[in-house]
Formats: sequence, structure tokens, C-alpha cells
Amino acid sequence: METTWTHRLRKAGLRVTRPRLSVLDVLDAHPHADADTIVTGARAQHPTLSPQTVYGVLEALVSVGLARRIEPAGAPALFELRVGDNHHHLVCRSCGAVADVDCAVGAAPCLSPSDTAGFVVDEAEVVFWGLCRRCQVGAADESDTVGGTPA
Amino acid sequence: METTWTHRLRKAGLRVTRPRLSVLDVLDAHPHADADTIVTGARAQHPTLSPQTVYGVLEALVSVGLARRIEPAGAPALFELRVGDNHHHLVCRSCGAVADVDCAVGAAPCLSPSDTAGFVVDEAEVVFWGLCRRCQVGAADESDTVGGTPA
DNA sequence: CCCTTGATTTGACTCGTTCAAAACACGGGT
DNA sequence: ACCCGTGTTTTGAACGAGTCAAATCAAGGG
Repeated sequence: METTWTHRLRKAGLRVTRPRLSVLDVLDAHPHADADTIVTGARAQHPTLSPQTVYGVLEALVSVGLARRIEPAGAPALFELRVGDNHHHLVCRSCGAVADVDCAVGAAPCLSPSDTAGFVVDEAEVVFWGLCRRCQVGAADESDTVGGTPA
Repeated sequence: METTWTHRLRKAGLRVTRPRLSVLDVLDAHPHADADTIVTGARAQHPTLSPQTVYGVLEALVSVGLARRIEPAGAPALFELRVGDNHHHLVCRSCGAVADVDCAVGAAPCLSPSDTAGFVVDEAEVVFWGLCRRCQVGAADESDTVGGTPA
């Protein structure tokens, strides 16, 4: 496993370091993790890891295309390793859980606006908002219980 | 004009106050304004207006459905008065300019994911990313000039 | 094994936004 | 027209997520 990451990092022109391997491992286990989750998780392998380092690692991974950053409105940014395919997300309004959705059309942008207003569009980002299975139960009386652990 | 806002506010069960009318006027002139733009603009009519008050007004307007909040990734939240129709947005990666896009299908959610993963979806949010007309010129050499005035 | 350069660390700091308590004023009732 | 209750505004502090900068450290090519 780590060998794979090592190869991918080097192929991307990045040095292979412990923080990077740790972050990649966490991302592998948590497909939609926020920075805090990654810091906590990566400290299992690298206890002295600082949040700033994680931000640095994530920025490096995103900039070379090994990771993708998604920013659902009103929540901290999430990172995922599934890149290259043009897929979208289902986000739970209640607990923030995220699930992947394959895009009908493979390439980005998968949709075209009816009127581009002079813009040159390179990506269509789609977010489906709703309630995940767990939050549908008792969503009526509990009004909102935002803040659960995004898995 | 103000009479219209007065009626709409009252119909929504909100009291008619100067901060609210000022914010509505700014929103009318700047269809996609962020909180800061609104504070600055509203101070033309109400010089002592504080940012916190504007946040309060915006929250009130959004909660009764008179305004809508949009949060493009990596930028402060924007507010618009165009509500009720299910429309989407074009966002310029360079200057942050936003333009409305009519949705092909009128009602929300206008799209359905291929696999809902158990989610009950109530809205499909679509953001088209690209370059606005102004930023297309010289976008090659200037790399990025983010931070312009979103109109 | 050394050296260069990129990566990590440490710490301070910014921005956008939210929270809380006190002062205020909209507008329904009389 | 006035008063009063409750919704609003105000003031001020605080928060979380993320960024910036300088110094230290280590990956890995030579």
C-alpha cells in the first residue's frame, strides 16, 4: 500500500515523507475527511503531526491532482482521493455525511448552462442536498442535530 | 419601492426597520453581494449600521425566504433576492463574479442522482466554474488576480 | 556522504462569521 | 395619541477554519 503511495507521490514530483504517507492513509480510510479528522487520524502514525503540516500536505496533494478538495456550504472543506473522474456528491443537511454520485456524463463539465453570460465554463459542480438514511429517522421532531461525524 | 419591501417584510411576519430596508435596497442594486458589500452599501442610507446588524438582517431575510444565501467554495457568502425559482450560478474562478443561470427544469431538485445511496434529496445545487468575459483577456500571463469586486 | 531544495515545524495572525447581553424601537392594543 | 411587550439593533467579545512567514529539518540526486 505504502509502496503505491510512494510511487504516486514520486511520479507527481513530490518527495515521499511520513506526513504525506500518513495523510494518504487516513484519506484512504475516510474517503471524505476534513482537515481535523485527518490530523487526528494521521497522528496514529505520526503523533507530533501539526495541523499546519496537514494543510501543507493537502495543498500539495490537491495541486498535483492526487487529491480533490470539496467545500460544501457551511462546513469545513473535505478531501477525497477519488480524482480524475467527474463525480458529484450527496450531502446530508443534518449530519454532514457525504456520499459519492457517479456523473451521468463522464467528462467535466458534465452540464452546460443554457446561457453562459460570456463565461468560459470548465467545470459543473453538482451537490445534492438532502437527508441521509440515518438522519431521516426522527428528523421531524429533532429539527436539527447538525454536527455529527462526517464519515 | 420601499413600499414594496415594507409590504413583503410585513407579509413575512417581520417588522419594517431601517436596517432591513437599507439591506434590501443594496441587494436590489447588487444582485450577488457579500456581507461586506452590503454593509458598505447600506451605510449610504444608514451610516451607523454595524456588520453584526447586517448579519442579523440577512439571517432574518433568508429564514423567511425573502433572500437566498449562496456560498461558492473559497469565497465569502453571497446573498440574492431572486428566490423561489430554482436557478443556478456561474462563478468566475479569477474575480469571483457571479451570474445567474436559469435552470432547465423549473422545480427543485432539478436533477436526480443516479444512485441516491439512501439519501432523500430535496435540492440539486449546480455551480458552473469558469472565467468571466473580462477575466478571459490576459488570463494566461496574469495567472490569478482573485479578489476583484464581485458585481 | 554531502548538498541543494523542498518539506515540516512553530507561532502568530487574518478573515468571515457567530454568540451574548444590554439598549432600543416597531406597531398592536387601549 | 400613548404605552407596553417583544422583536431588533447595538456593542463587544469570541470562535473556527484556514493562511502567512521564518527557521529548522530531511529527501534523495550527485
